[in-house]
Amino acid sequence: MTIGPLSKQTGCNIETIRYYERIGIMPKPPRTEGGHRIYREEHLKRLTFIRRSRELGFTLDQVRNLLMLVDGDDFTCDEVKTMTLDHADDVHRKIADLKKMERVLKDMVSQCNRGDVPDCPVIDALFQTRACLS
Amino acid sequence: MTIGPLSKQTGCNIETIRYYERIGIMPKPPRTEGGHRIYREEHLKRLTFIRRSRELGFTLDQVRNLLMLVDGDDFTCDEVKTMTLDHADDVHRKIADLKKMERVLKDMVSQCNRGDVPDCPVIDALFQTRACLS
DNA sequence: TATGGGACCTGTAGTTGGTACAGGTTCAAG
DNA sequence: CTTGAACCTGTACCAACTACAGGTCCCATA
Repeated sequence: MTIGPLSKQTGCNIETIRYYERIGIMPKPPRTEGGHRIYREEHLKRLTFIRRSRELGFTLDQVRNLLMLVDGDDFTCDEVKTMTLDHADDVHRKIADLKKMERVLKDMVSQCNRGDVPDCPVIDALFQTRACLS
Repeated sequence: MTIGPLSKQTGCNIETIRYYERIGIMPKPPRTEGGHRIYREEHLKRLTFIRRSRELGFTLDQVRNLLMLVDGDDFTCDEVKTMTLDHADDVHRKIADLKKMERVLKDMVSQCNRGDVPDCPVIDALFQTRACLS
């Protein structure tokens, strides 16, 4: 399988696959005489793993760690569980932050019922020093 | 006021203030003979506006637009309201995505009650092609 | 008035996670 | 044997900053 089909099967951009190789989270695959990359099932699996982890919001650094655990196959289920829980916490905090943001934005807008007067409560709110978030 | 005090009063990094000047969303301030930047109340206000908008998740491009509306002071309340509502929608979508993420992560972890066996349901889940998000 | 050191200056490079070319080569179908 | 799609490398770019290095300025204190 060349890079094109791999790209199609994983939904991962060709440039991105080459980027993953460059930064070392995908292995350098064998090549044809002419220099084209040839991938096999194992590459497909690994790239799927990476994409899936990224979809779930793991950073490439976290993915790297997960892959090290997998590669070493001396990982403990516990290590992986811990990483995942930590990450779940991050996501949870992010949700909370965004909810605050949303509330503030909606509040600002709800102050606004005038049509086209150049005296806008949203703008006023943005000029407030008081941090509503945090 | 020099850049240090401005930084302290806004909570905005000195390097960031200079960056904002470079990209043109903060105006070039007057200087002392020796070349130190001197800021006044108006700069403090503007920077506060920028930081507050950024805190609320507006991109610098959106901030630029908001500032254009403010500067021109021919903006209509409606334009600002629209921008803010659009942005609130973005935030809303982001929250939904993160919630899905969180659910998948928690589900993965809940499969995991073994101690240190190198056969981990989380890893298995990450190897699944099936996209649970999307 | 000299001086020490903290605050400031410019310019460049690095970060994350990719994307977007340009300009050239290879592969495979017809 | 030709043609054009797919591939190659290398570099530059995106947001939104941050982090130096290496030099200058300012002002409080002795």
